[in-house]
Amino acid sequence: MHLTRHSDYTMRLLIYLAVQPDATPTIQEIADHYRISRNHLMKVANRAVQAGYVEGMRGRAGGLRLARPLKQINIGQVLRATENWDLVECFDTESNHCAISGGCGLQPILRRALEAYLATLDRYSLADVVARRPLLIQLLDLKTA
Amino acid sequence: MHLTRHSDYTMRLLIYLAVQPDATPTIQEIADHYRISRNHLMKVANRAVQAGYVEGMRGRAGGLRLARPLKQINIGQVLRATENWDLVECFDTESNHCAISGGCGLQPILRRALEAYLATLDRYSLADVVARRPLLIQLLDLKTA
DNA sequence: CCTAAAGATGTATTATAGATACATATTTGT
DNA sequence: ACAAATATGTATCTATAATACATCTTTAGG
Repeated sequence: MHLTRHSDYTMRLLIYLAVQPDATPTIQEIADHYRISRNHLMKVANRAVQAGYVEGMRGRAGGLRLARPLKQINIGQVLRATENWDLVECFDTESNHCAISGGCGLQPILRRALEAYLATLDRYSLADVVARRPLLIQLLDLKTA
Repeated sequence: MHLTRHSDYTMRLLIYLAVQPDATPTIQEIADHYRISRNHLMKVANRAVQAGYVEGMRGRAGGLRLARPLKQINIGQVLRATENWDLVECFDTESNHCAISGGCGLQPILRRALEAYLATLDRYSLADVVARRPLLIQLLDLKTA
């Protein structure tokens, strides 16, 4: 059980933008700092823009910045949007061939556990994630303006 | 984010044994009823035996049966043993190359969420999973002795 | 005590999903 | 109009889960 790198990169993107709220870095710059694929990060960024967390500015001096205050970006909401939460095959109603799915008592239990998981994430915002901002700036090798 | 089929099969095995406590079915028989691979189920069964949930009886009239009462088989404990719980790459201390893992505020949040997830599973036993025993027997096409 | 039935173990192959790379189109500001 | 940046689509690579196969071990019954 693990989160996809898609979710991972989404969080890294948000963290990068959060620690320097006045900058408008490009996707290229962010990918360089994390040493990850620009193309992959691009797709992640697009979804973040469409989801309304990030604002993308095109053209010459374009770049990205957060579309809302840190405290209004909820971790639970973000990960809900980037992950597939079909914990087991039988959660996916289309491709379910388990013989006992009709009477299986495991499904509601897993659902409740997942709710508890997401409810925990819901209690945190991006502000909590970047609480150690000075250290993050240092680790990312950013110049403070 | 999803559980491996390994966990899925482990639960199916336990359910099969739970609904007919007086029978000692073989791995072959169980695999047939679920229409899943005998070899795969075999490994799952071995782990379940080693973990002390299932008792395996060898020889001519061998088979499997639960090693403990239903209520003493905890779902959280079972899944803890069958799953890899490294939610993200940076949880795995050996292969962690994320630049900001030292100051990242996401890690403790994910850990807390995972704890909430497992704590929920800990509240249920195999007895809860097979609460609808008559229906399960019917779905599995089992003859009641 | 020998053998057949069943479990146990290890290795190899296949399938799938995720990650990455590459190519190209589109938008936008100067 | 052009350059800088975003956006999209396709193809390839790779890691891991799933499966298959082969072989060894244990055990009950004759």
